[in-house]
Amino acid sequence: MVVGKAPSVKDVAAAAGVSLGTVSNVMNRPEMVATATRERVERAMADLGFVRNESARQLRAGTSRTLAYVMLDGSNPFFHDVAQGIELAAEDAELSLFICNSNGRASREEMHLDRLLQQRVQGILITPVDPDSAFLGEVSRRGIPVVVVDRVRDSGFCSVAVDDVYGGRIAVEHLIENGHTRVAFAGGPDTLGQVRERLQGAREVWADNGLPPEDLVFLPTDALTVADGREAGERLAGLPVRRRPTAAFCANDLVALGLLQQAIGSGRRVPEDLAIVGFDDIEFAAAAAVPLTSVRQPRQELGRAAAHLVLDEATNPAHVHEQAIFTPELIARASTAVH
Amino acid sequence: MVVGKAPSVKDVAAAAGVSLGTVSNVMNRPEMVATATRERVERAMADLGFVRNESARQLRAGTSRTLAYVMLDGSNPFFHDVAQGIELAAEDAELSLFICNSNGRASREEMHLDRLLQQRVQGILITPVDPDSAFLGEVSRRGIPVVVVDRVRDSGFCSVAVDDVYGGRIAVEHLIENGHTRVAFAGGPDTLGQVRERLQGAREVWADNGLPPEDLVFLPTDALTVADGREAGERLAGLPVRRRPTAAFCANDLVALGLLQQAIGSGRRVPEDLAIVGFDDIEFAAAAAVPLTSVRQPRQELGRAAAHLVLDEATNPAHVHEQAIFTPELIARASTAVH
DNA sequence: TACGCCGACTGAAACATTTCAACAACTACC
DNA sequence: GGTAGTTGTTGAAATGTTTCAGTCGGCGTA
Repeated sequence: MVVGKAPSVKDVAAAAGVSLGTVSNVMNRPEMVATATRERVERAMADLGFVRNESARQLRAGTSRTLAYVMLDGSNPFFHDVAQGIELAAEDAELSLFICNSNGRASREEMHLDRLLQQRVQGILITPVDPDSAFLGEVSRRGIPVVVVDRVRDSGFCSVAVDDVYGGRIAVEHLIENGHTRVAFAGGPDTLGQVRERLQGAREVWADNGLPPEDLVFLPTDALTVADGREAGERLAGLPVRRRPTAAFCANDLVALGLLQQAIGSGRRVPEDLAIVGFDDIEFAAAAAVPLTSVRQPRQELGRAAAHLVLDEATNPAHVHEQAIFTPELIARASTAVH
Repeated sequence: MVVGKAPSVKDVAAAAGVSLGTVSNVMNRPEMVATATRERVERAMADLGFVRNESARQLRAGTSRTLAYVMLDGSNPFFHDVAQGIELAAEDAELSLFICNSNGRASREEMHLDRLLQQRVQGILITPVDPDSAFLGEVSRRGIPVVVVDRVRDSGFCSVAVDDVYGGRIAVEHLIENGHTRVAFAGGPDTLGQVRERLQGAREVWADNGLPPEDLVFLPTDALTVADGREAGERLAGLPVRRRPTAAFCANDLVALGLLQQAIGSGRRVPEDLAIVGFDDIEFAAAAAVPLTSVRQPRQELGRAAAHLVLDEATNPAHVHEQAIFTPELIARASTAVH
């Protein structure tokens, strides 16, 4: 209650007339201490306003009660939803969560990892800039559990992701079923595995349906933002009518929203003139002026599963690395409705 | 490189053939140690893969190198933008950042605060559920710097906010200038200071222009989400035409986006049939199908300023509490364009 | 009465770091 | 050649918690 210095176990012990060890027992094995004593100690703690010092606990324990999530793009709500799933799982395990943001830059990612190593976090969840980065392997080799989120890695650590190839397939299949025979794929950069695989799925199902490859138009973007989507929309609009796709599949919802905005802003109707499918199914997809058809990832579930894996690796000596793959689901909305 | 146990200063000292103190000096006052020794120590650190143990540092120092931000609503991008501003400032000060989410619930807020107390964070930034909560005052009285973000508090701690009353004024003034004489205000609950003050500003300017109070229609919502906005839109549409507002000012952009979606989805044109103004100017406001006019808050700047205040309180003994107030700015876009 | 046992509590060690007074080895100066 | 000053290094103390081997007194049993 007073400012001074924070009271320690020692102060509590003195105030309650017991030893250090007893105070510690009250906190950690209350059943081992006599009721009268326990109550005395508890009152002393309340009177002094005692708050456990987590650093001291950690030092003694050798590891902190903290997880960390390093996300790829803080401006994409998708990652915040994943983070929320992680947080819920962390909370159940009475762990705190550091949320970091690499913003797609390897240097920032490395800086964060370095700091997390110093913090001796129990485990690191990460959507990496590059899942093959040497630094990440180094972290894992140090004995810190690492789980890669939203990317599949065949070795080294656990991972949790959605089947992006399949996601690409169902998106484009939906468009084909709706009668489209010229479709654009908007997304980039292709250094991002997510982009590569979603495109791959699109191409596979395109070929499976015997459609000519040149009618699946690749519209590369610099990144996966709304602005990039708008810009891709302009390029799309600039194509000669005979070659212009009647539908677009976007590598994520931000790009799709940009495309949608550009289309509507320039007087085209969605879905009549241009059907649009996004990916991720963030909340804003459903909230768009023309609600967006999207490939839903179980966002919170991804986070939850990742947290469980990292905890298993941290606590279970028999842990074996696991690649959890979820199956995405097409959520059809107005942006691809057949007119 | 090997798994084993993490090497400590002691191991480095042994490997380099110096004492503990010297290793510590290499890290903390490199200028005090001879070049040859320093290089020897540095090589030993690299060879062993030494990583400082932050808990031990913290224990010794008595305080951690960490800030925390407890946000009100993780599903609103506004708060993530604020958080990003905080993170940038924290990074400059070589501090880590805990990001927590109370989700509008006092119990979760309290749980997070308790945990942060245990972590001995250097300072807490918070957009509180209730700025007058006793618990928050208790934290501050413990000597931990607290800065309230996005709410003005006249006493107890520093705060950083935008002038919400003024924001309400310019929003509605803009609508009046555009010729609207019946306007709705959508938002709630009115336990939120933000909502109360934005509405107050709206009413003030409405009265200043000699318009009858009953023509400023209050559409209360349960919360500030897209779904609430949609629902408010339905109520709006249900009003008899003679009394139906031709414009709506929403307490935040999420509500505005919901309203926009409902309007367009039910065939009304924006802004011709209904003009809409939001608040916050999140990225999705500009990205909406009809780009949204909004009252811009300097989101990152709020975070930055708050971080600077908390750091000042933490380090400067002559610190005095300060209420930083930014002036919001109207960003006019298509959703209120005069037709 | 002697013995062992049990429950409740104690005291010290250990965790990894930082800091600081003390010390050693030089250099420079008279 | 002694003294003062400088530079570089050492060793121990201190931080707050947890754990664990002990201690102590009381109780039941033989």
